[in-house]
Amino acid sequence: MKKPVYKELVAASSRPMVLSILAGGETYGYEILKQVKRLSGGELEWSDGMIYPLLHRLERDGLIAGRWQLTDEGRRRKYYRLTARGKRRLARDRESWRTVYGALELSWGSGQA
Amino acid sequence: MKKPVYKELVAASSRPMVLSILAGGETYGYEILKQVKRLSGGELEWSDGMIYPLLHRLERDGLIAGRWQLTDEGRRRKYYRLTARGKRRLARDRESWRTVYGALELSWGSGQA
DNA sequence: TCAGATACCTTGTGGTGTGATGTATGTGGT
DNA sequence: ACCACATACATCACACCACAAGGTATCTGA
Repeated sequence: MKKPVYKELVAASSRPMVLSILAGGETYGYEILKQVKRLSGGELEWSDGMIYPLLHRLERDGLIAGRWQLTDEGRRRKYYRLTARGKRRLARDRESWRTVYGALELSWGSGQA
Repeated sequence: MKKPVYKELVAASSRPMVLSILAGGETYGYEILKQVKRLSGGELEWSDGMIYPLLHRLERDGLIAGRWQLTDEGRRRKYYRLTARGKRRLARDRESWRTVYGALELSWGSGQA
């Protein structure tokens, strides 16, 4: 990661990214951090100071639902799953992203016109 | 525009969008507003309450440079042009967008994997 | 005369990443 | 026994920024 992605872009992508990851199955905060890094080829590294407040907000808004679980080693984890409302929000976010990215590509003149 | 694009996404796209539009030639705030609407097929409608502070910030940071001009009708306009520093920032922003959008597409499982 | 478009500007409010800091457990090296 | 590191969660002060609302001013057309 040469130059870090600027924070407004991180902010804009965080919700759809988390919802999308949870659409693939139940998981927890620390694991999401690592999945984001994998999905971006190491370019994106979220701080833990953003993921936990984010998960709390998403749960508060009813987009995800969490449950506490204890691992065999005695470590506590909070597993989250996507709710029906979260699925709908994810679909809307994808549309927004396509709209904005499409407009940006047009303005870049990349390929078309 | 059925559902408006959420504000964090607008925030993340505003700088690269303006820099990109200015890469196509000198223009001014009010015209940029209309170009953004055109580029997005009417989906994106920026408020004037965001474009002017944004232009001031970009000028303050040396990414764009402005000059006042009077039209024939006696209306004042502030025309902006992209600086060398602005060109470099635009290139970096494009890379950031490709990284993040690529990661999102991967997480959506759209087409690939 | 008056509405609407053009063209710029500023202020208050709420949301959100960052960086720092804190708590706790398990593992591996020396 | 000690220390560093990864795991796994959490909170707080700070700075940044879109949005809504309000303001100034000119020109065109009904």
